[in-house]
Amino acid sequence: MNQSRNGTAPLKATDLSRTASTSDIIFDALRDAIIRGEIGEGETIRQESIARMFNVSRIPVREALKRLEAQGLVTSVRFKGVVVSALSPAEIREIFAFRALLESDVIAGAVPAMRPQSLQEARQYMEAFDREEDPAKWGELNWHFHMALYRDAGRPYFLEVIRTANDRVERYVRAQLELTGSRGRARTEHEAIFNACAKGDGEQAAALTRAHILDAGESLIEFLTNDDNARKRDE
Amino acid sequence: MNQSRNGTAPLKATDLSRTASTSDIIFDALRDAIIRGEIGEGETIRQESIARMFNVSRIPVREALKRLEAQGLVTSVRFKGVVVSALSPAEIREIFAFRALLESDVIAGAVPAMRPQSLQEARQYMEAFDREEDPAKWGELNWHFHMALYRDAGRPYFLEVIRTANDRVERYVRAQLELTGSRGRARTEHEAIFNACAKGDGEQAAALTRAHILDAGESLIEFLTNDDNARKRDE
DNA sequence: TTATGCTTTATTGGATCCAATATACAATAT
DNA sequence: ATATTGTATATTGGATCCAATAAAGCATAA
Repeated sequence: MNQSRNGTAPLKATDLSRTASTSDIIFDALRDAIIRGEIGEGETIRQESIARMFNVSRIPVREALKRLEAQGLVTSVRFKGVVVSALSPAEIREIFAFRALLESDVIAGAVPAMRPQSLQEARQYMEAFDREEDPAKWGELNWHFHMALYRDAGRPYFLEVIRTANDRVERYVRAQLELTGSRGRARTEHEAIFNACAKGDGEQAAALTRAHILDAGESLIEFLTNDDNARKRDE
Repeated sequence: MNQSRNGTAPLKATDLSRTASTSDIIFDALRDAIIRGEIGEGETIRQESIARMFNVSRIPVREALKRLEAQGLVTSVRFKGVVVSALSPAEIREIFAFRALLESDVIAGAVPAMRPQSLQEARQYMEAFDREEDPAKWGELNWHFHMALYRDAGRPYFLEVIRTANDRVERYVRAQLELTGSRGRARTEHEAIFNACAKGDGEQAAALTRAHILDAGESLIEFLTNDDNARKRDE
């Protein structure tokens, strides 16, 4: 009864082929730990210690590390190990310029196609971001807000690339959000972007998104190059 | 005497730490085979067969495959294997739009900083592309030409992303270049882009680059959706 | 013939073991 | 004291082996 005669694979009750492998789980966990800043930049990741944490051998750990390396989150030196990549101010500035270019283009393409449901979702994330008191959750809510506005552009490749770019800088943004009053500005800028989308003005939404990202980047760099903050972060 | 006292690591005669691992070699080889079209889209890659080709175990092969998957060149299904990713016309169109956006922006930033040496190099690749008779080499020469013009933008992250985007579509471009007269147009468009750079007109270079890429994308899609060509490619 | 269940085979995912390398440390010489 | 050499230890890279799964073949029944 599970047979299908239209060429697609039969769907078994337990479809193992789309469950996550051990290497997938470890990849996700490490990626998360890195972008949340739980593993600091420059810190080296030992295969054995990760393997012990998950009660597995080093094999799936190594595969996960290779994937992280392919995405640029860690850099590996043969026979020595992998360390969480650190970004120079110049590299951070470049990534924000990158995001500004891509995300403004995407939102301009999304607005004409935007479904009410996406707009509604964006509003909910925006409000949740405003209300949330736990700084650890701001990063994710912020991300969901933007993605809800980008989704209807129908450009999965753009979104994938934006995500990996975001992954590289997210831990810095988190630190900044937690230690400065920058959430206030994000709030008002989000509202402006949202309103432009609701109005159907794609050009304005693009301009606001571009400014939103570039501003965040510049203030982040200022924040990071201030020695006081560096000290504060270490505590 | 190899000791250094300035904090950098000592450089041994045989610096193993920056030699390529087996997994690196296999990664490069597979990536090359995929973007050259030697492994066709939809084709599944068997760990064991690759391992035999290199006289190694399956371990480094698996690591290489995970990296290819992270870059989107293959997709893997648990317990079944990895297959070379196929792109739909919509995905191809999206990637060309992506490249057009990024590359035009990069070249606009590169022109004001362009060194004569880079310009000279670009000219050499352009002329080599014109003269070259072996279609298998066109893709690489074309790539080097563009990269010479982008280099001085000083945006390594942009270039890295452009490269992975290019990797995904290169085999289609190759097929098109080999089977159609599209090299002629590429030639004249290259010349126009080069002249704009030599003049120092970044805006024009950007506009030409954008048109160059979008045109190539559209004509590629037309080429691919023509059944005759699909048959021709299979021969 | 066609569908259903069982068995065999090919293939992947993971564990364990071994080799190669780097690092830390002690011993020695200058 | 400082540099140098040798040794022990920790860590990575890879090979081999085993378990889990999917696909193919085969037998049997409707």
